[in-house]
Amino acid sequence: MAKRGSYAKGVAKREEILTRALEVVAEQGFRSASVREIADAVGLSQAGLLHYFGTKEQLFVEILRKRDEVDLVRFTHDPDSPAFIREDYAAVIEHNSEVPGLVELFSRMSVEAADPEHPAHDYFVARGEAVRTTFAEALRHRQEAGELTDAIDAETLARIFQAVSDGLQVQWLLDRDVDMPGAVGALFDALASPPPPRRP
Amino acid sequence: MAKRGSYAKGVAKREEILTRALEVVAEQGFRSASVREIADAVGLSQAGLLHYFGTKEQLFVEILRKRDEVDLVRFTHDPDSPAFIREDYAAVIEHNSEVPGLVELFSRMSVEAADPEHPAHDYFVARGEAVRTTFAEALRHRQEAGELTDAIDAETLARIFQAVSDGLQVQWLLDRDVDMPGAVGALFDALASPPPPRRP
DNA sequence: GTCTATACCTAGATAGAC
DNA sequence: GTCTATCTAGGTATAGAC
Repeated sequence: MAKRGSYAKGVAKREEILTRALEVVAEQGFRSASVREIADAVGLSQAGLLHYFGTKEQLFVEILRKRDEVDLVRFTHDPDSPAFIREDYAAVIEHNSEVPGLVELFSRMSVEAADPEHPAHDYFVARGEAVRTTFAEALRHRQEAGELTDAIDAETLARIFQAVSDGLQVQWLLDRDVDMPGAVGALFDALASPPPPRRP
Repeated sequence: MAKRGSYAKGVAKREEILTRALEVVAEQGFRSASVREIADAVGLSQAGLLHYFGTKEQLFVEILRKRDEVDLVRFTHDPDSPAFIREDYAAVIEHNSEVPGLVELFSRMSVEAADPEHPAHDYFVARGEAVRTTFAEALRHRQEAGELTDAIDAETLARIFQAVSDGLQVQWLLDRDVDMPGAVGALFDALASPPPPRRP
């Protein structure tokens, strides 16, 4: 029997809102990032929307979480395959250029969340760690296979790749002609060889 | 004879305000980035400050310009020397970790300025181009000297280094333990060798 | 040139009807 | 659960006195 005040329904509605919000932000950007605009877009009043998410920041973090969730199943294949880091990563970056609003939301919030008191702070810290861990592992495999320089440790390299992709996003927001996948691919290639003998 | 309404004085005062604002933001951060806070800090009323700068955005762009100006004379040595890119760049990054407020201001505004209508848009576009041009030239010299891989062209590499430093700043804002100069140095080292022979 | 005071706006949060 | 209406806060910009 359904619970009193059945709140499975509330959860489902939340998910529905998030999915819709994700589409809207992706397509139309998020302009001034007001709750009201998201509310209009998902077909609710501002108060109606806040009923589900409490505060503005919580709403936006949830949108980013939902994005991660969707991207994860969409883009993650076998982390052990050689294609994982090179191709899947490129695919994510390529995909990002189709969702400028999400890139903007992400970039903006990641700076605002610098303050430890910010409601999104923990999200960004945890996400960063997760990303770097996954990356480092995949990179280490490539190093062990001799396909990637070991002149630099996998953890640092993971951090660098994270920085490159975040930094390129900012450049790209400023100028949509910036070729994000091209730049990342080029870096990857440049690092793809083992270090040379001291003197050939 | 001094001009009527002598405005050399106004310019001097502007400079004075900017210099002071730079110090204040560098040291104390810029919290919520309101005009009032800067005004308090430089010892003017909010209205008094806007008398000099017109709008909030203009004020903030001017602060960033002033920062560039100061850093330029402070950190730029001979662009032809081998130390230029490796050491001077590291010095700038090292210095940045002593001025968190400026890093935050810069990072935040660079995202907000994505909109072509934003008053700081042109500043960021021009600055990015200038940075990359300077970098690319220095990197090309290193390549020609055989000290840096030429598996990747200098322009792309310049873009990547820009992305790395912007991206690391965001990571560092989130977690002050991040070693920015260390990561950049490691990347530089990893790229420091020419590509190896096909099979040793 | 600088201040005080205030107008005005935007936006998030809340109360209460339905 | 959702809306309308309203409250409140905070911030920029401006008017006008000194």
